Amino acid sequence: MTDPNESYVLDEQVGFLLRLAYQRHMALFMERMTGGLTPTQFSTLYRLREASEPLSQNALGRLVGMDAATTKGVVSRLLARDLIHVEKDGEDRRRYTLFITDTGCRLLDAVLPDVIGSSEATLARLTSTERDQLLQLLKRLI
Amino acid sequence: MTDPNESYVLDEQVGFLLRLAYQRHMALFMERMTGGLTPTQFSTLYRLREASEPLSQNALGRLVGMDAATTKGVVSRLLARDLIHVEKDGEDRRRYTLFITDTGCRLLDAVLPDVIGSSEATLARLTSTERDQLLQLLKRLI
DNA sequence: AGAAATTCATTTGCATACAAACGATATTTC
DNA sequence: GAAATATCGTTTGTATGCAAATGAATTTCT
Repeated sequence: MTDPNESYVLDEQVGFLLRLAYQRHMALFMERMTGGLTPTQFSTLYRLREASEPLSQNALGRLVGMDAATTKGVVSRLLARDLIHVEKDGEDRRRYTLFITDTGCRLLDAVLPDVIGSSEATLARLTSTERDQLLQLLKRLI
Repeated sequence: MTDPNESYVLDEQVGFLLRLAYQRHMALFMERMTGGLTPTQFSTLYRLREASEPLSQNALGRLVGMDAATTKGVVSRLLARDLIHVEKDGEDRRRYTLFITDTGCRLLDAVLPDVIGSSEATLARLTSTERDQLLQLLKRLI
């Protein structure tokens, strides 16, 4: 017999736990970040640098898992700090092509230790095996 | 020798994966939710009902992992829909005590299947053992 | 070629989420 | 009992994040 009062336990729900886990990671990230980048801004800038081909704004957003509206705001803030610049696409007149600037590259290099530290801090309570397990499970989830 | 170009792989970072996993869960949640509640609103209302003692606004927020500013907005929206109501605390004149209404209770019961379905959908790709593993790992992370 | 559908970037509106500051009230400390 | 400290709820500002709509441009279909 299952106790009906305990059939749904909030603290056992994936969604609830995912929200709290990401929340904690964000706090650890922002604690360590010396370059004034949010997790999303960092991911976006990093993805732009590692891209093998030129990217439009929306294409970059998709690679980071953002919709167009969100991407617009993130790109605007990166532009305002001169971490990226845009060029008009000659072929498609709707499209901007995004490039990382030297400033952006140097900032990425400078904050990489912060970011790596925040990942380690987030996983600090897990053993090496458990960390791998968690990452694999999360990848399967997405 | 580690390839310096691959020393930091975005798609292997906890934070990045947590963000995408929660994003996917939210989408599945909102797809199924028939009662117009967000994940945060549902958690807040559910926590209020399961609470063993009267809760102030900030106390409820803490139980759901929200700061005071965020809690304010969530509580306002629940109040506007008459899902909760407030009473002034006699002892502490700064404090409101929150209570779930009958409407709120009925809504919780009505949407519980939606919410359970969204958790199952999120975990659908994992075996039963893997689901337990993931939940345990996430709890250790928080 | 022309119509239909898609994509690009943008805008608006709403809902978390945190930081920082605020006045009002309680509590603690001395 | 007065001062310092903490807590309660609130407000403002900033940053994701999604839905839905828009106009401009491109692609697809027939």
